[in-house]
Amino acid sequence: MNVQPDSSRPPLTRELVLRRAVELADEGGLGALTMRSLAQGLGVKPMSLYHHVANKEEILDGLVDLVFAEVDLPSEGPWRREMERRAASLRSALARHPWSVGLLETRTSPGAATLQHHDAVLRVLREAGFSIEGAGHAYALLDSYIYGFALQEAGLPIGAPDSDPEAMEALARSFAPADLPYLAETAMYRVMQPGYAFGNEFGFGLGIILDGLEGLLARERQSVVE
Amino acid sequence: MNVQPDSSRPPLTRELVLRRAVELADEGGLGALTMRSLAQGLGVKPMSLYHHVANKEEILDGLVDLVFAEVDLPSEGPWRREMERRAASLRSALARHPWSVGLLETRTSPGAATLQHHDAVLRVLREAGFSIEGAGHAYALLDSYIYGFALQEAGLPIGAPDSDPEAMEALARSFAPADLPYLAETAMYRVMQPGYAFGNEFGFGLGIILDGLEGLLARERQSVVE
DNA sequence: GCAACCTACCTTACTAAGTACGGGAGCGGT
DNA sequence: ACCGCTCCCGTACTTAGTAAGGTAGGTTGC
Repeated sequence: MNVQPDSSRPPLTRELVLRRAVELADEGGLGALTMRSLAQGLGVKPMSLYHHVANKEEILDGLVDLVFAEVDLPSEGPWRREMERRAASLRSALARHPWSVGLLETRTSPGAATLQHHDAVLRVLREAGFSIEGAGHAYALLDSYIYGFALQEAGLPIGAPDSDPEAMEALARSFAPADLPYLAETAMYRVMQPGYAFGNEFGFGLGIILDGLEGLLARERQSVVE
Repeated sequence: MNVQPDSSRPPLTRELVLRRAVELADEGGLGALTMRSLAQGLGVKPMSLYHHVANKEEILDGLVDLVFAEVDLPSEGPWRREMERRAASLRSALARHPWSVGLLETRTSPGAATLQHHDAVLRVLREAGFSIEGAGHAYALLDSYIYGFALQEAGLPIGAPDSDPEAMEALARSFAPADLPYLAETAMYRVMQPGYAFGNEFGFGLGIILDGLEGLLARERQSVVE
């Protein structure tokens, strides 16, 4: 049989497969990523994929790692600034690939980029003076916030800014403002604000968290001195 | 045909269907929840379910709402204590039903219990003196943290406490401690701690966040006075 | 008292997806 | 010439969601 059905397609690699998988998921969500659609996107028949990946699970693991590979690693410099940079970069990667947030829940085997990312973050924290335990606390807090924020962003109606009409309408149907006055109040407030976008909330929470971590660091230094 | 094939099973209801669906998902994850397995669990044939729910999507929406229905609503009392109670309750509900965290990403149509929950939380914050905007900030921050924490917990190896041997081993294979010294350091530290469990990190982060929100509240009160 | 209808359930069957199994074509090395 | 390897394909099985169209027993209107 013909090995290269179209005009000399470059041979498949695991890399190529994963990259195309990311594109498909970006375009249509995880639901649009099937072995068949993926094969077609690569100009190949479904079963050919299995020579480059063991199964779909492995593809999903690979996708998560590709997302982490897109995130800027923190480097030298003041820890707070580096953590801000990393947080922004991670959040934007998760927002670019909203499907990845849900994947984090099920994927338990981190890839190389993921591990390296963790190491780089811990490094910055440790070199800033956090204890092992303090760095662990800080990291858990930061990542919880970033993941959770991305999860909420991903759960919003589609589209770039806030509030798409269809979801708004569906919500309004199930929603008697008199029974839910506080929710109605906030909804109203946000609709009124021309520039409101949930994404703008990110910086606020991050600031509070970093302030808190500065306090932790100061306390840890204190107790070393004593 | 026989309407009640076994010994007088009570007739199905939407409620019954959803409840059994939660049980199935708890036992085997979302993957174990299929229309067929659900039907079998109810002593019924698959297509019978469609007389009580429109499709599987609607079941998934219903599941999320059932989880929210399990969460304690905050009530009267000091806002900080109420927020602590709610956070703990929400986290434990999400931990009891780990599949629900991933669902949050895709479900965009909240149910009645979910809406009521949001309203109750906003109520506490508003009555504590937060501005509409401040309450929005506070809520986004708290929920991001709780969801993100739950997401990380759900992504851990299975089992109750930390570290299951299989995943540990798989990790160790892909893991050259010399290349990832800081990660190795933390991993080592945690393995050494007899009682370490990631879940214990929750209170730390929550404390920092609530401290920060107290600061915000104080500042908002300040600016009202001026 | 009976036809029309409704409710709760079932049978069958179609479609889409993951993937096991077993080729087969080209190529390098002996 | 033969072996074995890499990359790819065809066929087919299995599991899922669900469309289409029953059927039995109760309820309702006349």
